[in-house]
Amino acid sequence: MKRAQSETDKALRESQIISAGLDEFYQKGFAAARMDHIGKRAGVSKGTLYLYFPSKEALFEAIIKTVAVPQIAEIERILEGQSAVADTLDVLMQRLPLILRQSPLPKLIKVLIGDAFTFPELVTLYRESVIERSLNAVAAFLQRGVDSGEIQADLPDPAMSARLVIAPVLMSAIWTVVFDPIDGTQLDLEQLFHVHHQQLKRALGLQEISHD
Amino acid sequence: MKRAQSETDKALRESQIISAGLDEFYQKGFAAARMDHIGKRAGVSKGTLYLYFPSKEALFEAIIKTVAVPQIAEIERILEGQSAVADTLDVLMQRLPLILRQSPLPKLIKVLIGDAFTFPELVTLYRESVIERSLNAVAAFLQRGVDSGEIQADLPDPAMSARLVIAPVLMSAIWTVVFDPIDGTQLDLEQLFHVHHQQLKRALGLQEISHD
Amino acid sequence: MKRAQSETDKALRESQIISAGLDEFYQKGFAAARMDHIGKRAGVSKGTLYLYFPSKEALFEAIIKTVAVPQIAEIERILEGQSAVADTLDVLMQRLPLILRQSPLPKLIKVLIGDAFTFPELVTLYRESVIERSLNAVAAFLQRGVDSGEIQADLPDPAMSARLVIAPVLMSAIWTVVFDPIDGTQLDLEQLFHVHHQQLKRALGLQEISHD
Amino acid sequence: MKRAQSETDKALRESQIISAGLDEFYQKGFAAARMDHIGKRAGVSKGTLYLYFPSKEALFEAIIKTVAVPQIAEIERILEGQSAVADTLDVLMQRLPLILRQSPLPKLIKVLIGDAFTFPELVTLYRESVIERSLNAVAAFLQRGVDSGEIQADLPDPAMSARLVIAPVLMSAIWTVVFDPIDGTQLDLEQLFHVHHQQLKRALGLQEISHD
DNA sequence: GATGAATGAGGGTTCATTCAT
DNA sequence: CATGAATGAACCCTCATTCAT
Repeated sequence: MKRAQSETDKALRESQIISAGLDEFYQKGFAAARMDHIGKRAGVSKGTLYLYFPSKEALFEAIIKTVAVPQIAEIERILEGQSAVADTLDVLMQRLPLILRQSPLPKLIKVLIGDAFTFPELVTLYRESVIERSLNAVAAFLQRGVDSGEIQADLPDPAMSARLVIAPVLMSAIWTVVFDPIDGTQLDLEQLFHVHHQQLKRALGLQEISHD
Repeated sequence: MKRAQSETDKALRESQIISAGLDEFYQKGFAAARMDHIGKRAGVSKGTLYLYFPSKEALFEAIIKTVAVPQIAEIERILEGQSAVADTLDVLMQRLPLILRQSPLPKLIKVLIGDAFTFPELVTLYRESVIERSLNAVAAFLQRGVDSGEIQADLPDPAMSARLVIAPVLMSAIWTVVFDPIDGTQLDLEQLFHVHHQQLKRALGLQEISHD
Repeated sequence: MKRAQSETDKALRESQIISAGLDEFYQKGFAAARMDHIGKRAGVSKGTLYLYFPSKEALFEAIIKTVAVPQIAEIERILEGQSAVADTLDVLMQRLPLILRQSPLPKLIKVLIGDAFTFPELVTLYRESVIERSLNAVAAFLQRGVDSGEIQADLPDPAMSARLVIAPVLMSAIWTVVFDPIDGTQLDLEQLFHVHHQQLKRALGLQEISHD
Repeated sequence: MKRAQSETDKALRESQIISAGLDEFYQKGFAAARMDHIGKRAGVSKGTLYLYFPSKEALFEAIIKTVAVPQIAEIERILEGQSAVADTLDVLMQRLPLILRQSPLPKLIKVLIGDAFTFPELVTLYRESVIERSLNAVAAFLQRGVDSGEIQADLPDPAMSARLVIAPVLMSAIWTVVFDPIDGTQLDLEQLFHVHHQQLKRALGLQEISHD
């Protein structure tokens, strides 16, 4: 492999390793993942990995931290906009299939579930920085709809309702990274979130407000 | 350990080993699980495990098969009853928290997700014998409601709607076996399914039919 | 290898490993010594070593501690007897060649010198429990000769004189475990200690006391 | 690091590396010594070492050969002078503490003992070019004293007597490079060789000849 | 000439599996 | 039947050596 001399080169190499590591951990789990396989996936030798990360564990942690934290921003941005609630929900439900397919988060979820008890502090980190933030953003969004009158249904517990909004996302994530690859199927995410959207609108009693 | 002479003794011993194995695999994942730990949990020696299962892999498979298949019966029974759809949904939503807490299925899900690619045929088995059966049962139940007029909403895709009914179950399962044990929290399942129930009724346009 | 079931069997196996380990560490030094070689020397597999010692380092420490401490007793016994000083010196000088040839201490000294800075606390232990004890015993013996008048030379510093009595022992030890094995020579220990004896008697002004 | 262009620059760089190597080998032994540490001690990079020495082993050999051979000259010079034997012994015993402290030989001895069997030919070289030469010089010196009548004691085996003269030197060497650095003590070499001197004079029956 | 990133053989340690007791 | 001592394949990690820059 060419040598990474500059800082940019090194950062690139590091991100290649992280990406290769995520794939290997996703396929095998932490314990069964092999450092030389990660090297092969990243196009470097086993020894090179140790120039970038001091141990398998450190690489694992770096992966979780690198991948998890930045990914949630888009969803927050959508939800925290000030458009009409119905429009925001439109956008969210339309974007989720793509986000689920393109983001590394579903793979990360699979990895974290599998090795949860080996890295509990990473689970906590993930919960706080990804899940709770998402749930809070959804709950706040729902509250905004209630306050503005756009949501007419009685929502006694917006935090729980937020969980119910999110539940199909978790299910889809697991489905796409666990069941689909194994059985060669492909869950129709567009259809799923279309139906979810319809049912949500009824469940929330969502009033479409005319845009003019 | 005393010797298991009779067939019943042996069956008992076997189920102890399976239970111990599930706990160990749940805590560690397949690769990091240790046979001597499983032995210790089951109160037998490492060697004894091999009198009952020819290998770690065989034990793992036996666990999945033993635990997965029988567990789904109750839900099917509830859904396939002929009571009013609203009543059946009442029962289901009321029973789910208990089922989630008492059944070994949530642990099993965690294990299967973690080691999915090591045992793809088990994932397929689980999908077919647990998940698809549940989804089919729910879809059939929803269809019954549509057919009887109890469900008034337009349900263009009952299979997808079934997924949305089930999604909070998967989420709860993962929550209770992954996040709660690690963070010492406890998701309020009763409240979650209460809200889910409320929102479902609105989403489905469920008509309560008087029982007389 | 046959299995060591009883405690005696295990103690025997352990001492075989210690002996094999001493040989390997003596030949290679700590860092270059290989666990599988130690196993081969002891007639067991590499894995078996770890049933008896948790690590290479622990084995090394066990060897030093097991071998070093008990070995010094005979010399102390000779020196602390109450025979005439001249007679005691006779016995000591006569016995030293045999002790040097039969005891594992010379090998141990070689090992400790080579890996001194890797295991400084073992060097301290060895110094205190072997070397200082020997020096003290010799110094006390010399003082006894001075007090009784058998030693007529002026001994201003018995501790230093003790070092000079011992110096040929250290030299011989190193010679027999380093130079002789490599060059196929054999230092004539009897002759060396005979000459040492003669010179010591003159240096100390030793008076032979008639035994009757 | 600046480039070494001239031959003198290169010789200087080489001797820095040798000095750094001796320190590292002395601290760690051959196997545990690390090339990058040697580089750091010498103020050059790992790669530069290979511009001067083709391998770790070659560096080790160069160190032994460079350091060992020239160091013995002073002792030979003292012993081969034609002064009175007593005076020569005075000078020798007075100089030895300083020589032991300043020369790199004690460190070298420690290194050679530790890795003796990895480099047997170096041990042989060292024995022949340092130890035997010293012993021969001392033996010849003693013979001169016997022949001139200055040594009045019966010395049946001057070669063995030479070993006894040298033994405290070896002991001191090991003491100063092994025990003293570890335990923070400092052997009083002046006192040791003062006592050695006194005892030797008695043991040899040395006649002081007036200088006039 | 000098550097240090990259390589990969080597060795300590673990643990599933075997089998003598 | 049950045990746990013994085995050795497998894998993480180190570091001497190479060579692109």
